[in-house]
Amino acid sequence: MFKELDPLLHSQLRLAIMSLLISLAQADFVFLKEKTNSTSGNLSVQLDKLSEAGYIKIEKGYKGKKPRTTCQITPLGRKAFENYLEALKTYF
Amino acid sequence: MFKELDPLLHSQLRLAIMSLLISLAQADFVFLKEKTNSTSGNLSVQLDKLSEAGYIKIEKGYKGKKPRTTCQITPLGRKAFENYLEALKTYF
DNA sequence: ATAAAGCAGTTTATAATATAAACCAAATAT
DNA sequence: ATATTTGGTTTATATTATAAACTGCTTTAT
Repeated sequence: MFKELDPLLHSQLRLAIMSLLISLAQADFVFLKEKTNSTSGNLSVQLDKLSEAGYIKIEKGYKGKKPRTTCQITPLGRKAFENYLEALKTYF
Repeated sequence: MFKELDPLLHSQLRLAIMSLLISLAQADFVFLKEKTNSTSGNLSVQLDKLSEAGYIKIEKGYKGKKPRTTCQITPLGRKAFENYLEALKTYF
């Protein structure tokens, strides 16, 4: 009847992050923060969770002297996002 | 950019309940429990929340000698469900 | 040169949620 | 008569989301 909704994606902020990353070769922390209107703390935590799950890959480097965290969706993440959408459809 | 997802509907079980009620003049506790595969406790709590919010109307009566809890979606609930769907679309 | 303010985050604490476990009353079955 | 089932509710617990506080560096102002 109703398909399970992946709890990792069933979160407003994490879903927004994935939504951005799915259509954007990569995106950095500051950009994601702006686009999602989140606080740094919340964003940091949710990025870690997505990374733990292997849904995104996080790289830490520098842009000039400033730290820079870049994120990319992984194939697994892409699949999970598509599955989530399929599951959602069973509710509508 | 991304629309807010009504926290009351952004819950697997509550969404499933609403999904059923939206296309079903009314439905009782036992039926909802079966269809959503939930435990009574969880269902009871989530029905209360939807009722508190005015998204559904709960009526307690009897079917013969057995208690019977029937639920119906309200116009407000219907609107909220539609809004939730619209909001979701901004993520896909 | 030093202090104050900003930037880019992380860590920790708190509040809210979802879920499960335990419970209850009435009805039915043994 | 006493288990068991039915139809739930209440309470406890574990997970989550979110915010608040903090860190380490850099830039700007004094």
